[in-house]
Amino acid sequence: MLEKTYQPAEIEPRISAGWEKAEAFKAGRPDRAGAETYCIVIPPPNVTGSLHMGHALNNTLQDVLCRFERMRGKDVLWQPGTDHAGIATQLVVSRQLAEQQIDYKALGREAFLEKVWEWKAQSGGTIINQLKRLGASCDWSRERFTMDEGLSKAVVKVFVELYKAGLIYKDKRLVNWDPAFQSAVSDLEVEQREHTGSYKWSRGQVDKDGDEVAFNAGALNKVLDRDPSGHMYFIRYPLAGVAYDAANPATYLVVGTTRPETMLGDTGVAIHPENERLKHLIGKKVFLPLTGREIPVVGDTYADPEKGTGAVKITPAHDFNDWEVGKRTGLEVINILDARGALNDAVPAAYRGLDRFEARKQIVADLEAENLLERIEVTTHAVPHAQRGDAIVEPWLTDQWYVDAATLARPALDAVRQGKTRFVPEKYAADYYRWLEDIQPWCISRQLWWGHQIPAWYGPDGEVFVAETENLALGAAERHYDTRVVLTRDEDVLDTWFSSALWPFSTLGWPEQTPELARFYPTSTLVTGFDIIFFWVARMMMSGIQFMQEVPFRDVYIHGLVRDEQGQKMSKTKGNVMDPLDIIDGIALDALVAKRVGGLAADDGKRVERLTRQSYPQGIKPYGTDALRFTLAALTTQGRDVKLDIGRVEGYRNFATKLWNAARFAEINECRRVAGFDPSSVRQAVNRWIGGEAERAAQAVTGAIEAFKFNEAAGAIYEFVWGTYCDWYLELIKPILNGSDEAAKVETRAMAAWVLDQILPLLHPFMPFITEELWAKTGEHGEARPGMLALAPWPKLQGLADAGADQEIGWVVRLVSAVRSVRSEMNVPAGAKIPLVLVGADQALKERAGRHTETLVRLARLDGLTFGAASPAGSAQIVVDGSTVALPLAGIIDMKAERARIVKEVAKVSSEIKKVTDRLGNPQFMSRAPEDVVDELRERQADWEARGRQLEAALARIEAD
RNA sequence: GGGCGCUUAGCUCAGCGGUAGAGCACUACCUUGACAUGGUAGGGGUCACAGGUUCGAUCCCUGUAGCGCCCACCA
Repeated sequence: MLEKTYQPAEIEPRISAGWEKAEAFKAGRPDRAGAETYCIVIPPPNVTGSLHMGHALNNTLQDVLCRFERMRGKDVLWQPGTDHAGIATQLVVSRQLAEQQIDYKALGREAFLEKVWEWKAQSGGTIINQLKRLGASCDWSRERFTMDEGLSKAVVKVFVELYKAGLIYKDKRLVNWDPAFQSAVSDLEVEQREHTGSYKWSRGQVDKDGDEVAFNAGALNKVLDRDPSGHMYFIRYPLAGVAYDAANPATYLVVGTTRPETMLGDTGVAIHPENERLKHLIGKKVFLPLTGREIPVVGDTYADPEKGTGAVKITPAHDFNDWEVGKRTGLEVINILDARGALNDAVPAAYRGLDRFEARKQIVADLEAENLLERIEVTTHAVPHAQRGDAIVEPWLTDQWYVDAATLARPALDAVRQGKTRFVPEKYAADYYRWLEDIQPWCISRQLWWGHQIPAWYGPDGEVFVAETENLALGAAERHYDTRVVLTRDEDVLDTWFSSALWPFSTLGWPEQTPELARFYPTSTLVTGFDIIFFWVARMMMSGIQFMQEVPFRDVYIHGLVRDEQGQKMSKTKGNVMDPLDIIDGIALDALVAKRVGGLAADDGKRVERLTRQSYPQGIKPYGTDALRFTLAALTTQGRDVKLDIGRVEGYRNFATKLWNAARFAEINECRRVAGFDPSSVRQAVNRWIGGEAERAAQAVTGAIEAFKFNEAAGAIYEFVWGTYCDWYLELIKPILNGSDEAAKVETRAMAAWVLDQILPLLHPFMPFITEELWAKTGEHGEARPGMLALAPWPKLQGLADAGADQEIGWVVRLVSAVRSVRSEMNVPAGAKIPLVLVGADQALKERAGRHTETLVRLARLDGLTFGAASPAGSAQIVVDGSTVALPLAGIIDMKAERARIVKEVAKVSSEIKKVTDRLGNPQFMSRAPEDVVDELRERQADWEARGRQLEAALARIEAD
């Protein structure tokens, strides 16, 4: 017996355990030995904590696909695992240590890594458990981690092979340097943020006494403290060999910069060769203030005569553009920063050791003191920040390892152009092309501890030996030096994405040639967010093609971001992060507030608390996993973000309850599965009708999932379950189930059970728990079913549609609805039973009515159904399918109101007739519109006109009294 | 600066060259033997704006406004 109410909290753990015990999701089950394969590799969550709503969406969609394909009989592998997430994880653990007053650097590399592994065990475990709670049908026996032994082997092999092929190399060039981590980061990990300053100063301005406004270093320092960016400083560089005269612009050259401190590293000034105003200076030298150096003025087209002063200071060591100019014009490169972003020994003693922003203030003050600062303007410019950790990033000259991405990108581009891999929605292919077509060398070395250490060793003279093991490197070194030497390993680790790029084949066992690799590569679908198309998707394409000679996946389904109910991106600092488990399990308001406010600054905390109390005055009720999953799927439309609306979750929880009660109804009425039951054999119109409806629903759901239209699939099954099965079918069969026609009863019970048996698998990809539970409890004779729904076949319905049954049941539905509508409008008490007369019914209609009398009586609350030649006096009259139905309500209803009701309807019908007739009378329309549109319009015209005649007659009947 | 997307009911969103939809919220009635986490009926939209194409535009095209995202860059 089913419990009276649906309790997700009770069901879900039990169902989960059942799946696990049966190893239901293990790939390569014996019963599918010859089956087509279907494989998804999970985007491995970072081991930085726990899963958020984005993961819930991502994994729900993957699970819908996997469960769907598994039920369709494919041999499904959903490969699970987690990512070590170098910078992010190192950051988390070092912060935790800092909270315990431990400096991770003092701990040393090995001890620190031990701590990180401890954290990984904890966080990784949490994540896997959360995935299981979401119902993810991964093959848990195959869980992988990017730093597993096998995956690390793959990383080393790829590195060595690319190195040997000349596609990985070490280079000294400018990188984006994070002075906080003291590590290089890739272009993609740098975020440009707009800064606008507020300070303006000009030497030329005079005050009311006619004196020059004094430069106030103290005031400027204050502004710079608060406002480090967003100013353009114009500096005078005196011409060499000419006495500087502030009053004579011919004695100096003005350059503008937003970063005055970099002037200490200037090695030239550039002017456009065709700059009429300034080109005469090319080839001359200028005096670089504060340094005692003289630097050349060079000609280069980079210096746009229209921008700034037309003359550009060139700092090759600290600006990507200047680096290029320096290379072209042969300028010296002077690195003035150390790894922490402080000035190094290359600058005058006064500035050594100063942080870059301190130095800026000092230099601006010193320039002003020498009368070389012309003015300061407010400007808006982009300042590069590290995506992780937020530090302002510096272009810095270092030795790093690079991948020749441009070479690898070519076949990756071709693969998508040739359709070997397809993006859904298609528009994302454009982003992919755009990025890969202009791809820069990929900096893969990171000065961190957590990650795959680079397999490169250095000899005493710095000679590099790249090899898969230290022994191999030693061997190579010995051959090189002709003697044994001591080698030192490169301390750096690889960019996290280097190992993620191998995920589709490294998790399948590569470099070993495993059976899984042969069977499941290339994988079928990749489901991920647009934010990592460059980071991950493109790189998997490159490495997959390079090492497997085949694209890693056929389809890439790109979904949007999950936003909060206001449409804001969820972030910890905004305090609007929604934990999927809070929706599943529910959470009290105070606990929710505490969770969101935790770790925020006092001001932010107060704001977040207020907003949270406003948005969730009742806290969050427990809705269960199925409701959350269904919501996410139903809100996922292609190419759009998901704004999570708790009201939708509640609505879909109610939907689960509805289904539960429908199953209870079936159980109570002894609607049990019948072995070998053939749905096309049923005789009752209502049963033939629901068979056709089930077929249409199954086709809609199947087609929508195949097309990655998750919202349509969810909508189709929702509508069928609630709108068709519960609202109509179950109501329509009640008279049969309570009646005396035993044959009809037997058939209907079997059919009701059969339809439920189609609903459960169709809904299972979206709501796996409740459907699995109901499946188990609805076996033949009410016994437990042996097999699992997760492994049951997907409904394949054909040939059940029956136009006659559709028409007949359609008439019943329309008649009932019309009667209910009139009753409500005429204020007939809900409990009152009223008579119904079919006016002028022909034999066919009489027979049809006869077949459904009990149903009509029950659903329309009638006290009888009779036939007549005309409407009785005092009737409310309605028109259904072209014939008049009278409800004799003399004394109950107000005939004036009834008359008004019909007049209103006549007006409506007339206007419709006019619209249709006008169009049919338009020769342009008639000659140019397609035939089927015209036919359909004619049919509509006939229907409206018939309806109009009936209504006129009804009106006449009223007037007659 | 370049590119992409969005604007439809009070809210969150579907949809679509041929009769504007859902969920929630709202109104009225209903504890009717599956379900009040429910039932029945209903109100509510000049589909952002302006042009154009078309027999016909909410849908296609162009432009405008507002919002959002991505990329590049401003010495």
